Amino acid sequence: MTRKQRSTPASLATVAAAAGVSIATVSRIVNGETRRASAETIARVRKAIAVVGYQPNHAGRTLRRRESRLVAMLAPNLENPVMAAIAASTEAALRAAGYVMILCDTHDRPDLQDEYLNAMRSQVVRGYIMVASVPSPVLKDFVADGAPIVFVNRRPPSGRGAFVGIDNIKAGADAADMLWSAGLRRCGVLTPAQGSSVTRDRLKGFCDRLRALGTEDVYKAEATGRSHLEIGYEAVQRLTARDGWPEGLMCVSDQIAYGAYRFARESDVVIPERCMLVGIDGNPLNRWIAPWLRSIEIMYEEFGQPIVELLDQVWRGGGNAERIMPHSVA
Amino acid sequence: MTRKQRSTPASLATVAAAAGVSIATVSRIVNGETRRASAETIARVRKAIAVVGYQPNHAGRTLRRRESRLVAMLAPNLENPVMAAIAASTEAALRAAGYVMILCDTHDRPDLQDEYLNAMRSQVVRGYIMVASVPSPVLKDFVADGAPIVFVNRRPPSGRGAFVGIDNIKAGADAADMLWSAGLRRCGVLTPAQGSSVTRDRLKGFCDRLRALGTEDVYKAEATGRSHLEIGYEAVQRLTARDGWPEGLMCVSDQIAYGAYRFARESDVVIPERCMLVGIDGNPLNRWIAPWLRSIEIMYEEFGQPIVELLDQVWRGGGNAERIMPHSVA
DNA sequence: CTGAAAGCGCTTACAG
DNA sequence: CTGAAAGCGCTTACAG
Repeated sequence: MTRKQRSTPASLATVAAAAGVSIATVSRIVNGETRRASAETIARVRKAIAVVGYQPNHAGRTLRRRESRLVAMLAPNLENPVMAAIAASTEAALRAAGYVMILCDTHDRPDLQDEYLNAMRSQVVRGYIMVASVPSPVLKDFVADGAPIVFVNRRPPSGRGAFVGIDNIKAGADAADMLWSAGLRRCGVLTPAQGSSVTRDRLKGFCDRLRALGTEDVYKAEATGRSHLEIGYEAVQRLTARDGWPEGLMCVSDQIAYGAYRFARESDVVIPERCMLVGIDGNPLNRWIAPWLRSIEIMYEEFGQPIVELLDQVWRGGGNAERIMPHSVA
Repeated sequence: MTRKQRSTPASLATVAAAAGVSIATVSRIVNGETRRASAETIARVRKAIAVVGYQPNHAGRTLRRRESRLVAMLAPNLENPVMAAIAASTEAALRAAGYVMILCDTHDRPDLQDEYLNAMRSQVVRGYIMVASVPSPVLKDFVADGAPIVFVNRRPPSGRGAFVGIDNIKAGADAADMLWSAGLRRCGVLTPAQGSSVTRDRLKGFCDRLRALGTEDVYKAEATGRSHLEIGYEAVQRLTARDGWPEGLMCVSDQIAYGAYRFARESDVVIPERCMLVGIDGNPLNRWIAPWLRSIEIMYEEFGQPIVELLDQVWRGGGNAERIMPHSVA
């Protein structure tokens, strides 16, 4: 079991020499082509593989097969717990299917997203997972060229393409129901100013439902900021300065709710007694340190499996399927 | 600007044909070997590159150069905010240096860690970043073979190797000072049962300092659990059942503090009035939703830079440097 | 200043 | 049942 990684890793040639066969034979056995090969040869090759510590070199394999086992995930802001949960579950699912994940943090910037897309193409990645992508020129080209992409959370800019996400309109409506069924009538909603389709749908679902239930006015405020935390803080400040504190407040993400909570605390407004906060995401941390927050729970830990399934489907040529994941009221 | 990604990406040969030169010439220009080449040729090749939309194929380059631009990060539990922060900053630093990060979630398991190490070697990665690694057979082999590794947070099992982390003994001592200077004398500490060297150092620093200050007894409790959250919850339960609530409690991670907080809340014990909690990590979320927690703050967002610097140093042959990162009292 | 040629490690028809 | 040979895309001494 001698291995000399630093000097030169064992190649097919090394194994072939050790076993006294051709590299073609070793290659076949490494790849499970065992049906036509004598048991004796197979045993000898297997032994040689163990002795020299052979591991296939993926650069050679990729070059020859013209396809790698690499899959790129492009996501904005890895520090957001939502992204971390999606990344973790996808990584596990990819690994189980024999793939390796490259993680790229786009910071929600089209230019960085494009830089990464080009870099990933250079790496000959086999597929792309775009989490909350932004529209960008290279992405558009990739889609047009039929590159294997699965979109997560935000739908493809083009409208067509594989997609995994939740029913955001329904999530918004469910949040409205939570507030309404708690007897609260003066309600508001906090959103980012540069709202994506996700934000828009949640907002629409929320407002439509509240109106259907008989509310005349839904108080709205939005803000820009480096993070949803800051957006929540600023938006609630703006809203309360204008309309006073409502009885209930829907935040289109848990992070926005955290921001609103901080402002409430600094204003000596007691949450949830004075104002009930409802978020969307269902961060697992909530039950530990944010018991005051009710939230629409999304099982991001379970996104990995369907993402990989759709990717597989895309590879097979069926490019437009989608998986609408369930959400629940926590 | 025609591109036909799906059919066949442009290769050096494509460009060479378009420019009417040899692939060797194109290769040189792509790699910035411009000193010996006529301006006219360079311009023609550059134009051809743009026209056919050429991007170098890294499989070919890796095979030939026998080294890739891929760097593997192996970390336990990507959902832990500490890991997310380290991963995010490292990814950015690697990207800036022209590398691509592969992220592997080892779940703190030696067998998975080994599986990943082997898989990464197959990918011909250029370096390994082991965040909170566990001892394992393959890791041992890698170290023995002189593989380019940077260890983060937990020191290399062998003792030798590049390392980025904080002074955990001092962090523990600083936590002791926080409690002591707040006038608290009955103090305890919560740790995971299967403590790593990180835990041991923080514990030691804490206890030694408290004793030096004149405390007779430091109350200790540990617990096993799937996460630090659960460990905190169970450990504080155990400690208080045995010794009652202390005035101050050091938790060797913020997550453990969160767990302790939940138990306190369920027991109607008011934090921090009845018992002051001090954590270690300084999760940015604290100031938003856990203002009751004081913490030793570690700038994980700044680990990326020194990690990449050390990796570079390792590549150059200097394998034993270390960077002790600062921490502060928040 | 530029090109022909070898070779990195692998796979796969093809021939035997 | 097994091997010789071509070729994936790239780099780099070497020759001119």
